[in-house]
Amino acid sequence: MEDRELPRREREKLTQRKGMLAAALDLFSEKGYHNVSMQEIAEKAEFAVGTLYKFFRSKEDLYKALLMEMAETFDDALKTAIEEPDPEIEKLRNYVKVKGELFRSNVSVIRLYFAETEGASFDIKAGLDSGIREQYGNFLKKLACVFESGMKRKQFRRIADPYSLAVALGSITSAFLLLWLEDPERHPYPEDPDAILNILFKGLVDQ
Amino acid sequence: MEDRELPRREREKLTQRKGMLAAALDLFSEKGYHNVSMQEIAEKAEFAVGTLYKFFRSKEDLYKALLMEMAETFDDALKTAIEEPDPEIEKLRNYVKVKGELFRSNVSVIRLYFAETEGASFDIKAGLDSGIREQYGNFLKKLACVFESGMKRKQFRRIADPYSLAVALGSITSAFLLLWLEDPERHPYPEDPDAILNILFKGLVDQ
Amino acid sequence: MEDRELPRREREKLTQRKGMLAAALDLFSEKGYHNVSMQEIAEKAEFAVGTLYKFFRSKEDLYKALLMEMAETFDDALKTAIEEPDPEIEKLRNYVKVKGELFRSNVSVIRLYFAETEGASFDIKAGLDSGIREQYGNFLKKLACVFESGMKRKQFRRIADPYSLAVALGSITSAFLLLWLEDPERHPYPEDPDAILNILFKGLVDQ
Amino acid sequence: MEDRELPRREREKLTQRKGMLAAALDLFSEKGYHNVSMQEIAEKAEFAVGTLYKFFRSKEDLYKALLMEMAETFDDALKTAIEEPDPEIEKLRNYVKVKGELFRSNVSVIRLYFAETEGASFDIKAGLDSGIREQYGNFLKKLACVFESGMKRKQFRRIADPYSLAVALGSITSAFLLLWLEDPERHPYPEDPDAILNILFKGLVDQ
DNA sequence: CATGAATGAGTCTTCATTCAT
DNA sequence: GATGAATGAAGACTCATTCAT
Repeated sequence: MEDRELPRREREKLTQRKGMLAAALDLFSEKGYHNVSMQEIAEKAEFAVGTLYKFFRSKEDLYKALLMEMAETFDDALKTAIEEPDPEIEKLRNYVKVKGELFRSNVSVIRLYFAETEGASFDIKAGLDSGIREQYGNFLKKLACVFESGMKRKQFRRIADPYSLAVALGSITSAFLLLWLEDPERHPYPEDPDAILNILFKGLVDQ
Repeated sequence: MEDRELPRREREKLTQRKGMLAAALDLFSEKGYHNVSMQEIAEKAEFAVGTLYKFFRSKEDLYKALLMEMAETFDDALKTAIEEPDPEIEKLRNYVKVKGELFRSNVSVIRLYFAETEGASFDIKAGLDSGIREQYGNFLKKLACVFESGMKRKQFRRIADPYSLAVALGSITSAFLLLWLEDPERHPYPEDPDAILNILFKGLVDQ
Repeated sequence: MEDRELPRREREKLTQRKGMLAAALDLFSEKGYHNVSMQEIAEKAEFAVGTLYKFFRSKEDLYKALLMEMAETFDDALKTAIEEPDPEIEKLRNYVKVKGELFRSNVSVIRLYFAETEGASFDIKAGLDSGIREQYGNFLKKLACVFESGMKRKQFRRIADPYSLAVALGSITSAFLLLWLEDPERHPYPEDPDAILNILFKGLVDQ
Repeated sequence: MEDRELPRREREKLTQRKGMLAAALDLFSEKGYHNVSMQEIAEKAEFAVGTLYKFFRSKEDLYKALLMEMAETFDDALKTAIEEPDPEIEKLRNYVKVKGELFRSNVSVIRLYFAETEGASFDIKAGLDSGIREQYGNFLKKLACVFESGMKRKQFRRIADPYSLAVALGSITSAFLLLWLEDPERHPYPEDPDAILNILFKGLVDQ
């Protein structure tokens, strides 16, 4: 992205770093932080261990960098998704769609991201991921604003407070995607966002 | 529970086993699987390491047993919750309430349970927890039945397929409880189940 | 020495510990702290590495223990040497003799002891050996007292202050022993203490 | 000194080499051989690691070169000290004085020098320093000659064999300087050489 | 020729597991 | 049957050395 105008050496460095992070991601998401050795990562990335340590001070450091990088990507994509299309209802549809695409094209990343945002990664000393938690919290606030403005503009009924709705939408989409992850055949993620959104849109009980 | 009619020796064994699992739970949930040693567990449980190995073939075995035990407890409680009170709507209310109580009184267990059901526990080689996933899948089916029967009995409108609703309810409650876990002050889990259920009950958009 | 009345297990432990220290001493004094691996020490002592770590928290810890043990032995022997026989002149003779014997029967220890008292072992963070330095300082004071009392009792002329004489005697004996260590054939340590003591006893220059 | 008539390139090389040795000396004497990396030395000397390896085949090589250089300097100074002023007694006084100055102005070098001459440097495989030992041995012989000639010229009484006296003088001066090094306040090195020499000059015991 | 990025062997240390008492 | 001392494989990390640029 921003590698355009950098000196050659710098660009190479970035490429190497990416290769390392990619290798680490594959291994971590498959086997878990503690079941992957630096040796292994180095081999997969086709570098020597020493080189890994030139880029990351420690295994934990590498892990954190990986998480941060991913969080950034996801956060960016999802934030953009709820900023662009105009009527609030479209923003939500876009969110559901983009999140689905994000999962589909980053399958290997998901488990890690999840372990940090929804589930509980207690392997790394708690607090390391506070940045990610915070980031997710901020995103939820943004999502809540969409509900809020939709309510103000009389697009939505005020069936619950906006933040709760944001939490709900976030968790429902994640739940469906997790199901899909487990068994894509039996639990396909709906093409039509409304298949999910209707759960919120239409009230269950007659009014 | 089922220790009643067993010979004394057997009953003692069960008590010891429980002590070990309790010690392990405390440590695992606090520090994570890989940051706890068998030595530590043995000490906390006031047994010798060797004795631990008389009860559990390996550390992983102990971990799995712990998870199973917990899953059992949770599963039992939640299944009971949606079986007892009669109108479907009451079952759901009961589910939300019982799940909340379960969390409140088992805070230390939660992270572990979560890591296995909703989040991604990639610490133990994937597949070990397939039992738990299956169990949770079964529970979701039971929960879906509640929605289904409610629809059949015209208590609920058919705004989505019952299984999806089960997934949604499960994930929303978990999301709120996770929030509560993180910061009980800022994110209290509602006393009134309807505060959560309304998200499903009332449709967002006017009809 | 003090292992007499201890429970069998304790006595065994002490024996093991001694074996480890002996192995470590041999290796350290031959190859130096940094050129010896814990693996090596374990092998020489015929234990597993893990067992080594049951006795010593770290490599540094093992090294310090070794040094302390040796210092104690040396210090005890030398202190005793200058306490016992009565006329001061005899104390000095005894010191020279005992120090010689100490060296002869602890050849492998000497280099380490020296590295800490006279030479400079700056591999381990300075300060670790402050205990040893202090101990040697105390010994010098005791030795100075011998000179002092000899002077008071008119056995010695006051050719220099007692502490300086203690320093001188200490360094001269060490120098001769070091020479002997290097090449026992060419530089034998004199049987007769006076061969060394005369350097101090008789003034070089006519008075 | 001898760089005068060399081609420019050669002179430059010598300067660079000196810079490297100086950097290495600072680091080695502060932190010890094994706690200093080639990287560090290169940085301090403001060269690339590769360049270091153009000058010294290995880290050990660099260390040995450093030691040799230092030994040379010391040896030269001390040899000169006992050659110049005429009466033997003056030579000895000069030796004590020059050695003191040498220490004062080379504090950082001393530990290294000591570790090799009097103490025991067992960091580098024994034998590497045989050159230095030999050099020191030669110096002792020269110093012994001073005593010998002094005796022949009836300046000194023959209270011990000259070589022993040389050893004694060498070790005593070193011992005092080591004391001074440890705590300059409490153990000042005497301005007047005779304060030390008297220990040898005047016999302790009446004759 | 100088550079310094890359290498990977080697180190300390931990901890699951076994087995003699 | 319980114990816990002993084991040693495995992992994170360092650093001397090389070599392509």
